[in-house]
Amino acid sequence: MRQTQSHQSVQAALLKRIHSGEWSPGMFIPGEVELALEFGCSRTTVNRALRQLAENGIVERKRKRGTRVTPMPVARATLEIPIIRKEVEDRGSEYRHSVVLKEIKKAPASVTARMQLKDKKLLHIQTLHLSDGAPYMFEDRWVNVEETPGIENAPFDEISPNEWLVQEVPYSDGDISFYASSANKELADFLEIKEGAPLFIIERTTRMNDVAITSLKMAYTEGFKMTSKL
Amino acid sequence: MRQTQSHQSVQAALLKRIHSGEWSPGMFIPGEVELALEFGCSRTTVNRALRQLAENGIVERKRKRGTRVTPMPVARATLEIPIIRKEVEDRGSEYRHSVVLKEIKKAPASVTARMQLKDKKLLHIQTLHLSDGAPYMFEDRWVNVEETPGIENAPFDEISPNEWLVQEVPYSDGDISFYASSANKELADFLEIKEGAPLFIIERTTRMNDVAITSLKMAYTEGFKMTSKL
DNA sequence: AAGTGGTCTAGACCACGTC
DNA sequence: ACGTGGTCTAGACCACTTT
Repeated sequence: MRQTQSHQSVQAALLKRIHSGEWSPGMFIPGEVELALEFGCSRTTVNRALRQLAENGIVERKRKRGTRVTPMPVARATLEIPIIRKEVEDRGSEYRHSVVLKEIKKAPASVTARMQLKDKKLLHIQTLHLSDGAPYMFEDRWVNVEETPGIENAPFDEISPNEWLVQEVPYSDGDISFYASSANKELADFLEIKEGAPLFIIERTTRMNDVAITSLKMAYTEGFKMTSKL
Repeated sequence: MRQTQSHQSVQAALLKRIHSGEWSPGMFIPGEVELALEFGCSRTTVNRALRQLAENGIVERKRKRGTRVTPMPVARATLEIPIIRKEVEDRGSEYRHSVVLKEIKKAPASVTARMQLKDKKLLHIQTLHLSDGAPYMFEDRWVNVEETPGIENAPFDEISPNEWLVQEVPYSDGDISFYASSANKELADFLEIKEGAPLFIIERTTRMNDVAITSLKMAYTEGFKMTSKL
């Protein structure tokens, strides 16, 4: 019996049994104490290995019932949504942006619904992001000014609203969604594509303690691809 | 000084300092021992709190240098990609599917490149998935038959290839990507939409120990939206 | 060489959910 | 009531990286 098993070795050993079919989906596996004995390590170590597997959706754990291999595994992909500038520069292209509209006004219903801020005047900013001089993404953003001190004087010709907000305004949570849509006339003009061309849309709202900070819609030109590991 | 602080309380306290600006992006924060003293708990507990923050990209840690608040926070969203049937049924719709093509042949270059299986004959399956009788998603899949024993006799009129594979064939890793595209004639016919309509595409390849198992392209009709928390 | 995070251990108590 | 996971502790040693 080996000593000083790392939680990673234990996790690997457990994974092997699952992948080999020794433990099949829906099956209950031995308890922590038993596994600790078998692997010759402390229960703490087994616990950590199992906890990580549970976080990855490989197993399900419940007190008193025990641990079982997830019956219907749900694939999970962790997407990293970088700052636009980094996204462009990491591909070796030159990044530029241009603020095409900046106004303070009441937001339309679709936006107030998402942000749950009725009848407030919000800062509305539209930004075109360019990669090597070519239109890359169009950003339509609404900002809750009360929660973002200093935004009035932010130098948006030097730093994009995207980047400024990420650096200056912390958020606690939010939601994000992805879908496909076709370009209307306005977007087509900005992005220099044909009307009706397919766009990849990301909508995102961020909040700080349940108060909406900003909500935005990003329209990516065709050719954009978001990739991740499973 | 309180005793028995849970790692969650500690994590919440640390987050509060970061969100309040007391610790700003790029700033190094006290070491584990110091924090343990301050919070009146063991270093193990502080370690776990900080480890989780690091996993979420809130802080960066390096031995000897210490821990600092991530200078340029990268938003992370964990997407859950469910089985199509569940996806449809969870919305309260009735699910059906229909296999429209099943053949064994050499895959085109684009597929062999993704799967890194040259000159092998692969199983090619096309499935149309329906929600309440209306076309919902078209799936174009290639399967490495050698790695999926039993697939020849799988009852694909009862269970979709998607679901069969998830249940029967484990995978260790894979990659996934998302983009927008417009419907060609064939897809438009299957999905009963106009040619050129925007589609949400998911491409996915899964592997077991670096051997490709299956690679597929899923085309969702307009209206599909993928949502997640930040 | 030294400081910081990374991990392991043995034992303990607690909390939840099933029986 | 009881069994299982969830967590905490105190101390120890290790590994990496910078000085």
